[in-house]
Amino acid sequence: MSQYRLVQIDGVEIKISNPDKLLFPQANISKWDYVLSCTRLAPFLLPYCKDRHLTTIRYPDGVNNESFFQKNAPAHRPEWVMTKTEGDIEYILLNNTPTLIWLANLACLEFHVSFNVANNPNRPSEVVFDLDPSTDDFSRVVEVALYTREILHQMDLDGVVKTSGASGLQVYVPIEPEYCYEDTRKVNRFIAYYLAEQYPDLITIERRVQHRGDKVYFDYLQHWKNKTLIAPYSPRGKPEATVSTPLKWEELTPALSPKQWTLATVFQRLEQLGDLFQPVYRGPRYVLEPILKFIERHKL
DNA sequence: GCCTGCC
DNA sequence: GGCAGGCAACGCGTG
DNA sequence: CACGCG
Ligand SMILES: [Mn+2]
Ligand SMILES: [Mn+2]
Repeated sequence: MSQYRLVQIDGVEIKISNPDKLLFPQANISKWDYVLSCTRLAPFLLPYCKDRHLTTIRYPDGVNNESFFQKNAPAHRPEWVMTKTEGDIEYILLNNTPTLIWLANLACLEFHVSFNVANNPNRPSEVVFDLDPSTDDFSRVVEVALYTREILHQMDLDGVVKTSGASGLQVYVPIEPEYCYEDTRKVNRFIAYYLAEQYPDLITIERRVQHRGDKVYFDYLQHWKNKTLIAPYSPRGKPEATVSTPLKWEELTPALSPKQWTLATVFQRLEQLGDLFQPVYRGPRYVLEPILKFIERHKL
């Protein structure tokens, strides 16, 4: 006696199996709750994901049970799911709400996307700084994000900061999508080395986890072709149902908690503040020639 | 979660 | 009819 | 070249 509900969205019908199954037992969120949450998240989550390669993480039996990554679009999928083949992978494009709801029914709880859009390979649309704490002291990564913004300001750049929904923060600097990853790597590496040198007790660029101590890892290696990062407004497969949430810079205080924004709390925030990621779509897109020339001149 | 192949 | 298996697996930086 | 990492 398989139980299901049908949902109509944007002119298509999607079957939701086992709507009462608890995907987030600790947060008391059922699959049906999750589907409803995804429809509300869609206006915020979809814009960044549009036309980017998707890697999703599925938890068919909820966050406390086994999960697996999925990149390839399953063979038996609705005809309205858009895909893009690169190499031997046919990527799903998370381009519309029905696709999101279809994925929600498959228990996709995390949506990770590429740094470049599919039809502009090798040309990232932002420089992204991935800040990974080594401890649960969130105030340290908050501090690093603020220092990162300081140096961005010194170069007449600015960015948007978001929680990862796990333990870290990420800073997005929109750029003209005409620079290769080798060039954005130079910028990311330069800032990483500079900040690690300036704040040696706080920041490390050490690749070996064992050698990082309690320092924040400035992960300048994450921003690269075929790598992904959790999308803004993506939920996470965590017991608390955290959401990767864009923030106002003024919110970066030592009191900020990484678990503050969840499927239970984020919607009130979105109604009050709207989409804080908007500057990445509508704001200035920076050019990198000045900083690239500076790095070149100083042989860094 | 769902499909496929195999017993 | 029922069960097991697949669903990403590699590129890259550093020692 | 062999790893550790994400
Ligand atoms: Mn991270
Ligand atoms: Mn990282």
